Amino acid sequence: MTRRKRPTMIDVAEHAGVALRTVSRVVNNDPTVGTTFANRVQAAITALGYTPDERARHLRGGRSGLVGAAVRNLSAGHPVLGALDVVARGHGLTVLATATADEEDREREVVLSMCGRHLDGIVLEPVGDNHHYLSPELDAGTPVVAFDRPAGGIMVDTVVSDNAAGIGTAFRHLRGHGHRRIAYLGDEERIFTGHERAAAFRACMAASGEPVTGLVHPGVVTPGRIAAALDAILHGPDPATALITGNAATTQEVLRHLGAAAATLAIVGFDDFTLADLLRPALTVVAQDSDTIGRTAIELLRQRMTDHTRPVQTVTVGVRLVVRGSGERPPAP
Amino acid sequence: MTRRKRPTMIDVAEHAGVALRTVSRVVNNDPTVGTTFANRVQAAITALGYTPDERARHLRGGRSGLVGAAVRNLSAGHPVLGALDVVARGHGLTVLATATADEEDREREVVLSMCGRHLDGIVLEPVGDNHHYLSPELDAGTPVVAFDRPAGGIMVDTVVSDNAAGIGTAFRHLRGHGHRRIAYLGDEERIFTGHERAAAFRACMAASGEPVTGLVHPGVVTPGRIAAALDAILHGPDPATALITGNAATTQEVLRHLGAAAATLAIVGFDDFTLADLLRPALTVVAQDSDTIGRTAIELLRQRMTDHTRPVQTVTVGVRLVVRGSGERPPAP
DNA sequence: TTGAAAGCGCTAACAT
DNA sequence: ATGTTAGCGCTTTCAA
Repeated sequence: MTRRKRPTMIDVAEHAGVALRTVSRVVNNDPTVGTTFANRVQAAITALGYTPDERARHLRGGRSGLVGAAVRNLSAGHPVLGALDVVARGHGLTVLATATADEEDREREVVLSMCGRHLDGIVLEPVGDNHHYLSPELDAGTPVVAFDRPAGGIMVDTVVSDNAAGIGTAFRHLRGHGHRRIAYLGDEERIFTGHERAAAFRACMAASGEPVTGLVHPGVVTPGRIAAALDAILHGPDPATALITGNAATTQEVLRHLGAAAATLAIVGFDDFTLADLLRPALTVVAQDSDTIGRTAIELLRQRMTDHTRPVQTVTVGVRLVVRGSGERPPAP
Repeated sequence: MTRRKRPTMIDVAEHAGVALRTVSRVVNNDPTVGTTFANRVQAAITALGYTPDERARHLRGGRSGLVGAAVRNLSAGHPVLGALDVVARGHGLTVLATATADEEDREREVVLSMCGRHLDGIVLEPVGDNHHYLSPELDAGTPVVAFDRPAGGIMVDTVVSDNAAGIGTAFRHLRGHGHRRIAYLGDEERIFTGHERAAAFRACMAASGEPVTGLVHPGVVTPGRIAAALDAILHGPDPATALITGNAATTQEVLRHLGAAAATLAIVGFDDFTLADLLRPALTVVAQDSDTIGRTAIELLRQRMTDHTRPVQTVTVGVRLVVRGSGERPPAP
């Protein structure tokens, strides 16, 4: 089969025996086109299998109806991305998602590529803390919203979870069940959420008058590091009786490593995940409100599309404790 | 802050005091540009914060380096999408993913939008069985690859899992552990994989000489339907002692509904999922090879980019049984 | 209501 | 090694 040249608007115009402008009108549903011509053009369009070139279409200006989403990962579940998509669709927008793979360079690359393609807006789950490369785009009026963590060095609308409140809730929950030696095991502190959660934990401990020595373990989420931290937490001179984990990956790795021993420790995880309810014991978690985060991000984006001069705002979305069993165990005697 | 007009190549050329063509050369890393001019242009680019307009850039032809992926869902985990992204990146391609929400109209809309934007290729997880709308694009040479299920009415390269072999393996595994009354609970048969798996199950039963009456339960994956099917399977006159579930969602819903009673039934699930190993008992599954599926899809796409005349091919990717405990239980006496 | 012509920002022949 | 000049496929003034 030989490759047929893609028909252009000119081909359609010739086929229909009308001017280029008329085809353009028909494609854009311009009501000022006579029925006769409109039909003739439509026939030509279907006959040739014409589809408009969206690149050229928007070269002159106008909305593309596309929103870019640069997120860390496409492989694991991403509830916020799902919410973004649903809400955006409700506004006639389509979300194009791409992965930053947690690499700053990659983020820059994909985000600039999106900007270059002149999407109507960009939702970003920022990696790193330097987003100066976006300044020219922001000046040019590209709407950008950051979520989960703030972007660095630029002023953009932002949606984050209330990490401190979440840690506080988890902490008080465990204290309420009699725990005094509570440990924290989470992400690296160079990551925004990792830092916020670890810092909030330290603040809780300080406020309750407990020493934190040997109880705060931020770091990379690798089996080795988690295993070492757990060993320090559980087999030290004054073992912890309860554990707060800083994200879903950490929680899962902890459970995997602990196996049956997980039943001897009270655990509250930050971040809910599918099947947390099917584990035994079922996992008590601090759940982020992904739907609200996604909806808010799209709302901020749309507001900025409408009004470039709006003051930049940061929205903090509440979290909630989901009690399922793992966090209600009293300290071992 | 007032909105600054986005600088164009012409602005850069004027600022640097060179011709437009020279700027174009610098942007495209053309080695035939003198160092002096190259530096002058680079300075102008950073000074103005210029970023090229990708739409115009590729209007003339050439690759955009973008691959569109239209998948059912962006919210749940999607290992194939992850694999697509990683492999594509290895070839200098960026994956833009968008959700079809399992709606045929939506699929058509997003796929045509991608075609209109002239991406280098499209990877599609087809919804429905009529994809004639893609014919003009295929004629025009847009590379398209379907995965997980075939596209309907068009000839495109396709990657699917070996569903029949997977069901066969699960079936023989359970038979090997002494089960005779084995039930199947899966997706609707109007869905390709739902049909393939149910049909393979029926074939296994027939080959082993067992009657299938009351044991095959395809249908929508809703809590109500699953509960009713389980009731029929477990509380009928001749209850099943083992169960094959047709996809991850069904498996999870079954476990959720059965609760502790899940421990009295041998279960093999089609599709692996995160945490299947952390459940008690851990879940024995037929795992699809997402990495190979993703890699093959990108390979087929790249081959077609190179040669439009290649004969269309369908690649069937093998599955493997992951033994974890839930499928090795003997039948209750 | 329809058409002719001028761009949109860029790349690619074709000079120089 | 650098500049000139046509377009790419479309939208958009501006005429008719």
